[in-house]
Amino acid sequence: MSRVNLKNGRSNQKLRTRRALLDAAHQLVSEGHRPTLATVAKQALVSRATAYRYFPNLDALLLEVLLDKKVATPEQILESAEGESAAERAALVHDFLHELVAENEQQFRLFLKASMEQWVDFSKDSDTPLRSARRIPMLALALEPDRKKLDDETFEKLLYALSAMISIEPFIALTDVCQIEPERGKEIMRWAVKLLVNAALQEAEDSQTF
Amino acid sequence: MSRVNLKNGRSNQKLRTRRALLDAAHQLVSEGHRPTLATVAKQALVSRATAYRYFPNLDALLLEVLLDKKVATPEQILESAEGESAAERAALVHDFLHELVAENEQQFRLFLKASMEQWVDFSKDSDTPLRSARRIPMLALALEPDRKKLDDETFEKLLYALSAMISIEPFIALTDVCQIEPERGKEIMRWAVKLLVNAALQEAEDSQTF
DNA sequence: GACTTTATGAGACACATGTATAATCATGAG
DNA sequence: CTCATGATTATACATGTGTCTCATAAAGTC
Repeated sequence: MSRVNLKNGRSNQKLRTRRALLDAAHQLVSEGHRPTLATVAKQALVSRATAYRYFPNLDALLLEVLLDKKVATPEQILESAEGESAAERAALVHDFLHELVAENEQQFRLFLKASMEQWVDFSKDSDTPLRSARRIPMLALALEPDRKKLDDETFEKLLYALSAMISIEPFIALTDVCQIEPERGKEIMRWAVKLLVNAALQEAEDSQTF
Repeated sequence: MSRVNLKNGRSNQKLRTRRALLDAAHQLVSEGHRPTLATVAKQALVSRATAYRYFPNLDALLLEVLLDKKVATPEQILESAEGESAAERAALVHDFLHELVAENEQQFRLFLKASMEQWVDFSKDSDTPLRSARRIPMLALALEPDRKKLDDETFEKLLYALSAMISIEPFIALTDVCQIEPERGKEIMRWAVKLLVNAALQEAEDSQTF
């Protein structure tokens, strides 16, 4: 046990060890397999015991590989969509996340799997928040141009509905259940996202003309 | 090895063994934990070796617990929605599946987890289809009343988009990512489903008036 | 250089999964 | 009832996970 503290002395050595583990894991995962912890440790030229000193378990390590990649901020993603409609901007967020998922499908599946595990077996240490909600601020920013046209209740419903129509979960549904190619899935959900945003705006408009 | 054949002689004994395993697993799972195969076998008064003769692995057993429940046919779900609109009928399918998921959340999560595992580690025996697409025929039947108003392309997109907005995947997204209560999630996705169906119909109508 | 600190390695341990085999025991046919 | 079939058990095995302990070696301090 006795986890390592990255901040205290000898931090370079520790950062190097951590990096070696993440790099080794990244390489093995990107080869398509799910490596064992022993394999990762061996590839990183580190002992198994040490690997467990840096990550509480294998899933956490594999998870960290995904989170390790830095993701663009909502502002960066939407900076080129200045004058676009809310629908198109939401569709752009969808495109961005769809591509991110498609390019890192293995890791996202591991991520989702780990997420399921935590709930099912809640005897494990639940100190990790696990699922952050990066898509929500992205979508909120995308809808900003037409924010005032929507009452709070409709805005919230739209925001959350879009959250469920974007990123890994719909990707899985379309790929595994519907057996659709990722490209086609992207096309379909882009269409649905735009349609829903516009329909919500239309609905709001209609209800105001009393 | 040498899996058991339920159909040949001595079928009662075999069906009883199978039932005992499923019942034991069901009870343990519904207590909230993820049981080990040894635990299930013990509870079922069956040896571990026998359990492996009935199910290729633990996940398959746990999965079978969920699939074991008989689900109503699409016709049964929609029989009371004879004169309703396609949007309302789609919303009813959503309601049905949402409740099914909410009432069996643990099993559905195990299901999704197993589904992830298979993809990640494709060295495992992939003879099991795993994810059947029960939601698609349900939705297709729901849209039937207005089927003729949609061209094939729009119908397919709508069908698949709805498939991604229904059942376990959006449930997970709303619960884990958005941190919403299941009841609120149901309300939100019902709203989105209806809105999307109506918007698709509207779109088709508009494009026909040339 | 000597000393303390501590990251690391080597290895044992308990437990779970999944496979394989020989010994039993129950079922159903004659 | 007798007996062959085959379902079941007990058991050993190989492998993976995660924990723990102790020895070692490298870093930083005096």
